[in-house]
Amino acid sequence: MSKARTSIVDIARAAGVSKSTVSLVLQGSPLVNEKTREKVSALINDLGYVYNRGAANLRQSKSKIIGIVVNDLTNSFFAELAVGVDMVVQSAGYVQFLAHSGESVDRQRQVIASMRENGIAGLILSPARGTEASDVKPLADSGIPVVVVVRNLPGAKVSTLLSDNYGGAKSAVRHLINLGHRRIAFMGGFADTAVSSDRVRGYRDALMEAGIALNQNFVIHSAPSRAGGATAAERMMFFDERPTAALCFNDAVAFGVCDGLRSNDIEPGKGFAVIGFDDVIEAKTAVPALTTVSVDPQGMGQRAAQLLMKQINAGQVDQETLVTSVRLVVRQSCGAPVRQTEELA
Amino acid sequence: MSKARTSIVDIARAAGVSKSTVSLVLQGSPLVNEKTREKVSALINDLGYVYNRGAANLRQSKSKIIGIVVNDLTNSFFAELAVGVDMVVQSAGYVQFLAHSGESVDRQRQVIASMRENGIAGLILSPARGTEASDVKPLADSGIPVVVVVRNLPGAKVSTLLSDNYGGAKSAVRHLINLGHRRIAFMGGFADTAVSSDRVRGYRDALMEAGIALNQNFVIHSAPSRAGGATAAERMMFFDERPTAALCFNDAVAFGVCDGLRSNDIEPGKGFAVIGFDDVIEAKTAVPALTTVSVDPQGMGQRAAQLLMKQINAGQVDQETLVTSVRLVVRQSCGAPVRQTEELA
DNA sequence: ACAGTTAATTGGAACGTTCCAAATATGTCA
DNA sequence: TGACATATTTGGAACGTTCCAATTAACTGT
Repeated sequence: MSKARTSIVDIARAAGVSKSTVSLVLQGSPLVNEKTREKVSALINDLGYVYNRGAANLRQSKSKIIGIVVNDLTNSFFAELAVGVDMVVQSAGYVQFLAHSGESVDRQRQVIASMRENGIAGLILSPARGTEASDVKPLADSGIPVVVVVRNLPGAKVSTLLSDNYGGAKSAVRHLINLGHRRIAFMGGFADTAVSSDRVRGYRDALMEAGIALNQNFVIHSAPSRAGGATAAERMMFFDERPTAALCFNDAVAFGVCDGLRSNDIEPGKGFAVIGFDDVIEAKTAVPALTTVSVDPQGMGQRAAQLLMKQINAGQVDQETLVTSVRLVVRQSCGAPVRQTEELA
Repeated sequence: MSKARTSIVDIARAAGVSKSTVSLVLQGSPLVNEKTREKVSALINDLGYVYNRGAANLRQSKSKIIGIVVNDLTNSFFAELAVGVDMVVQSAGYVQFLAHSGESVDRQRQVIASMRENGIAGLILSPARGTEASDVKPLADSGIPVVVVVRNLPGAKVSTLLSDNYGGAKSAVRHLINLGHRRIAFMGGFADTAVSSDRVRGYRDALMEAGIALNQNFVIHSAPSRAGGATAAERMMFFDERPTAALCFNDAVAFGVCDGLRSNDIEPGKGFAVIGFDDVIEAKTAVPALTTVSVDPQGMGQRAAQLLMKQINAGQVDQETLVTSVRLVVRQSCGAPVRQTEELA
């Protein structure tokens, strides 16, 4: 019942055919006679045979595993991204091999190495902070397609899928300006990431466009988490001239900012307008519902996976950079009167 | 640079030794001479050799992969569980192969099959609703250890790690009773899961213990999500005699209930006491901070992984059932005056 | 210099597949 | 019936490792 794995030749022996025939059956080849197929299939079931994909890969050296490593599984943005990837990967007959680096480059190196050893056909990577182009170079060099998502990796010869951070931030700030706000803050996120600097740039340009002078203090960095948002909001309370609205680095920060406002008896959406970034699932159901720049992580995962699949099938690693468009979803937290949606290029 | 994978024999040829020696080097055997080791190691780097674990497994038929499949990655409880598992799995030199079933038994069957084909050394499973014992039987039969977590799987010959749902619910309700509440509801969750029925049982017994008659209407089932919580709260609003407090199926539901209360101008923690279950990260930072039964998903993941590792190393599949203890974390949402913690067995 | 150890190294035979060329069976036509 | 085409089936040689038994090299002490 346990012990020795039953193999293709065990089946062959039992069915009185050759192992080649069994192999043919396994692959659903049309070459094999209907009767033999039935007999073999029955035996496969009865003997509890399980296909050894490792052995198969050994011979044909192309596996059906795609790897995905994310920097923070705990953040539901990435969890959803992974789910999106999983959808297309599964339906293409591949299986997903998900790992998380916990924002550590070392760990990331480890898991990538391990994935390589296990023969992945391609990799989707949301890099940990501080990842170097050299971390993915060996992959790309040995012809394994890599798609980098969410954060970019300058210098790496790989495809990249980013969201339109600049445009999204810009349109969010424009919206706030249209609503009459003049003192607008940017809250949360670390200054040293490309994602953050792109969003801040969009924020600045929107202000400039409207002829509003930039107040340097209004860019308040913090950890990109709910807790970070709360502390950022607390810090803002000490300003002589407080902002009346904020664009937040992401939704987690935005929720934290709401928490911080409430602790100071300010109701988000009434006394202060809050806009997030990402549109995680909770954004819709929170109270007040969060106005946010929708990135659709699941869709992004799907696109990334499609891009990867294309390259795997084409058998070549391209270096293509896609920017996915992004749209502002207006809900209650910005105090806008009506529910509307603004499309972006 | 790409094309043919360089193998152990390529290295051997280049170094002027036999493939056996290279293999020895790879395994860090003390049998090999220091000078040869160096030469070989250098070549391994230079030629960009990557170890083929598939081939190795083929020979020694014990892999270093452990599989984990969760029913909903999007729920941060499970994401954290996975992170916990990952921690111990990594440090044991194994790698994790995470998949999510999206609460579909079919998908779950697929991914489990796929993992089997890829030769996992063990499996951690948080089963999708409706999973049968027969779904894991073949695994267990072929000697692959399986640890079922979170939900139990009656009849399956596998180890199980559950949290003390009964005790946790009981102590939460006791707390509400001590606070003076008499009309207490149980909100959220589907009636047909063991987890739900255990919690409801704890809720009932606590009421009974206090001599409070059970009002059947006060058990309001709904989807175990934020949205589900909101609708449950809305439904409650139509009661003639409304509850003054609720134990919720999980934290997501609890947040939803808070949303629903607010839409009806009731402030959670003031006009109505809310207790959740799970203690997800957001529970601490939410406003009001959520009183909840802390399950520590990450710790649970770690314990599950340890249990699995033990079985893998022992080379036998036990059938052990562990119940992890659980503690009530009192925060603001139940309206308790002081911040305190109650330990449970 | 020789036997006796100990230290390093090494061929092959597995492991469970796939793939190819070749063999065999089956059918068709005149 | 013989010759050909077509439908099935089949041995073996890979694939990249590990493991074992066996070989060779390098030291001992006398």
